[in-house]
Amino acid sequence: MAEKANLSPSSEDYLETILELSDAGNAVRSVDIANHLHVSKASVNKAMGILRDIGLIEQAHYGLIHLTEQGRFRAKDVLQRHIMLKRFLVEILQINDATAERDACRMEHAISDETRTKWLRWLREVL
Amino acid sequence: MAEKANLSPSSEDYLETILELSDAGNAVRSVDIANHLHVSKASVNKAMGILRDIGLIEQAHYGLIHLTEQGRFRAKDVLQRHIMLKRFLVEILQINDATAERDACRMEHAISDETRTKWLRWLREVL
DNA sequence: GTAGAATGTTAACCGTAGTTAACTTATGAT
DNA sequence: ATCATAAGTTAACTACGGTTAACATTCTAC
Repeated sequence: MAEKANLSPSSEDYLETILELSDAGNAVRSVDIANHLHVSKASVNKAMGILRDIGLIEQAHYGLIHLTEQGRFRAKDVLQRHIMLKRFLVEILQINDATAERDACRMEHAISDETRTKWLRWLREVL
Repeated sequence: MAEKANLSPSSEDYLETILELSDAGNAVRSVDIANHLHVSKASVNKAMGILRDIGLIEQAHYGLIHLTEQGRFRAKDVLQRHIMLKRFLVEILQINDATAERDACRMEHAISDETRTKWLRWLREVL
């Protein structure tokens, strides 16, 4: 039973990045992820090993990176939290874009499912 | 020039715990911190070494732990974020106490000064 | 088709933050 | 005062997540 394994903040960041790059229509290469997250290719390589082991991505040796169905689901989850938090910061608290982006990036790893759900509902009411 | 050195989430947790235990009127022992944070005494010992090195606590060999003025300031900063976030979660989003506590514990390390300030101001307006 | 550039992989390393186990020091009850 | 227990320290280890450097593979331009 594929339980929702806990991902580290780092793994969540990688997943989210892969989704963003995929959605932009590009095939996803390690080097793109490295540039996006400002880490080395070697770090990406290690992280992809982890995501591959838990079945969230597929990548042939020297090949491109693809989210599995599971992986896409988890990535969307992270991205949705990010977008929600940034909207809150920018539209409710009126934080400037760059700071909101930075804070959302860090907060997105910290909130529970319950909090995300209720926060989303609340935002829909007040905006 | 004592700049506001960046603290790791872990260090912030230790500082916050020391403040909470001090404020409860107790002299702070390593073992109390260990129990509060559910970590080993050895972990506390290492962490205290770090906080001592950057001048946020004082502790004689085998002695009790005291916040320095700097340390108390930083600890209050963390605790204030925690309290604010928990109030938001409980009173605005109506998250249950236990979940709110857990989430606040993680979010408190993620928000910038600007966000904290504006969030606090916003809370004062709406509550 | 091949050479050079770009990309991917691997190995060895670092710092952080935790652990357990063995030890030292302090405390408190008799 | 002493001795058992509680508390603090230290050492050796683990896992994670990053790094650089060297190497392997793939791509691309000619």
